[in-house]
Amino acid sequence: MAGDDSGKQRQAEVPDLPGNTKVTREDWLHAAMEVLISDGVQSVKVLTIGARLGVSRSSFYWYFQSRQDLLDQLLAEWERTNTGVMIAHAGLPAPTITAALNNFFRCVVDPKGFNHRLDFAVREWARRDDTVRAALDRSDTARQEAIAQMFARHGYDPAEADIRARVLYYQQIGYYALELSETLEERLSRVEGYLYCFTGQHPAPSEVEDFKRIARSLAE
Amino acid sequence: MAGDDSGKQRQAEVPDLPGNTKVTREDWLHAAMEVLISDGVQSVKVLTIGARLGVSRSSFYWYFQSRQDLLDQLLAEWERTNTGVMIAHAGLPAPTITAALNNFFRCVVDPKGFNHRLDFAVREWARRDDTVRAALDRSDTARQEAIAQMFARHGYDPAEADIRARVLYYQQIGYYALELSETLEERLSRVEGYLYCFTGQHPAPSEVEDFKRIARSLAE
DNA sequence: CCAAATCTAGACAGAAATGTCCAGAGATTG
DNA sequence: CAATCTCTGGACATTTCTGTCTAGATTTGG
Repeated sequence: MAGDDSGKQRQAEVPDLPGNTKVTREDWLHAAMEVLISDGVQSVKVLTIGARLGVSRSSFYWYFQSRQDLLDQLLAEWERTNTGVMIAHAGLPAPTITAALNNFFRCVVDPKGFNHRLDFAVREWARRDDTVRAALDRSDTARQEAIAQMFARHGYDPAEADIRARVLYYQQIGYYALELSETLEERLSRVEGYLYCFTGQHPAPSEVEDFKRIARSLAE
Repeated sequence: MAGDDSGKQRQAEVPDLPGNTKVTREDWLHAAMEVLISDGVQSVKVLTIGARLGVSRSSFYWYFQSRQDLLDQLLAEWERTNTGVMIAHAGLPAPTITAALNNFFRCVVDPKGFNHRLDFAVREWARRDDTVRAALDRSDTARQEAIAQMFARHGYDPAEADIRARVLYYQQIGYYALELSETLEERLSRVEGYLYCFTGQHPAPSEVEDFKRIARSLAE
């Protein structure tokens, strides 16, 4: 077969590994996370990832007890990052609800913020694994409550804050569920309308411009 | 092994099959659809479905050319039903936008209407298959446009109708993406708030009650 | 009642995974 | 420089699928 020495970039990048080491535990984790994101749990296979790293499966079983052991690590990593980022952004101080929404949107637009592809890989995984399902439910509740508190801080009564949090959070998740191939500018052209629907108030033109500027800079 | 004659209900239900027939092509399709919905494409396996039907794989290869042949049929079935139902409901005549939304919501609440679990099985599938991806994009666009026209018919200008259609459609998809274990009554308790957020207008109390009544009757 | 058409079972071959075992390669350390 | 510790390769055994082929079972039709 071809592809015998096609995946060994890693070794060249980090040549100062001790002993007979070719790849580290982190290399396995990192490669597995990439596969989880792009192809789903069912494609996270020791054989495949080993081939991608240019190393035999024995290496994997040195670092991990089993495939399940690896999957547990991936779930923990998702819980630590994705949910944390979103809750932090919902809690940022802001003078108006529109400014608060701008803060929130920053984490979903920023490629280094909320990773929506990972989030959907985990949602798919949850459909087949009760442990993952429970972790996901905890995260969804926590995220939604953080958003509801954001609305409440800006004068919405608790019931309306709850509804608006649901409309906003579900809508964001739905937006990514569709995996539209929209450009950033297409998306930004609708920002003013979205802000109006989400808050029930017309945003100040300067706030809309602020948001567009920040979004463009985050996308680099 | 156990489970040798555990999956033969079908034969008892329809004992008037011709020849040596134990299961029909429709049995295979139906069983495959159930697996697609509950476990995803990657679990649609000839071996597994055959075992569930209590029949050998040879039967499958009599009715279908290959596994891919079966998958093509499942996709066509999804396209025919799910998208059709939603567009039909968005187009129903109504005196007010709130009544129109009630019509729309009927198809997503009705267990015999829009099948959200199937929709997500197809979305997951689309991440790994370009043909499915293209079919899904067509459906998403068509559904969203049908909803935008619904808003436009009730006096919203085209730009706002487009935004409100996106907020509504993405939100519904997002709601199902979360797979909440909400009761119908919990969900209905928020209907008034949702209607206000989606339309920007406070719904008439009688319209809210109409909706709750219909939803409860659809759920049986 | 015999032949034909329709469907099914079981055997085979082969691909792709997981997990185990053991020999051995290569730095590191005494 | 030899022993040791860390990591890797390759061989095995096993499981779970797909797809093919052939013999045979069962009703239907002449």
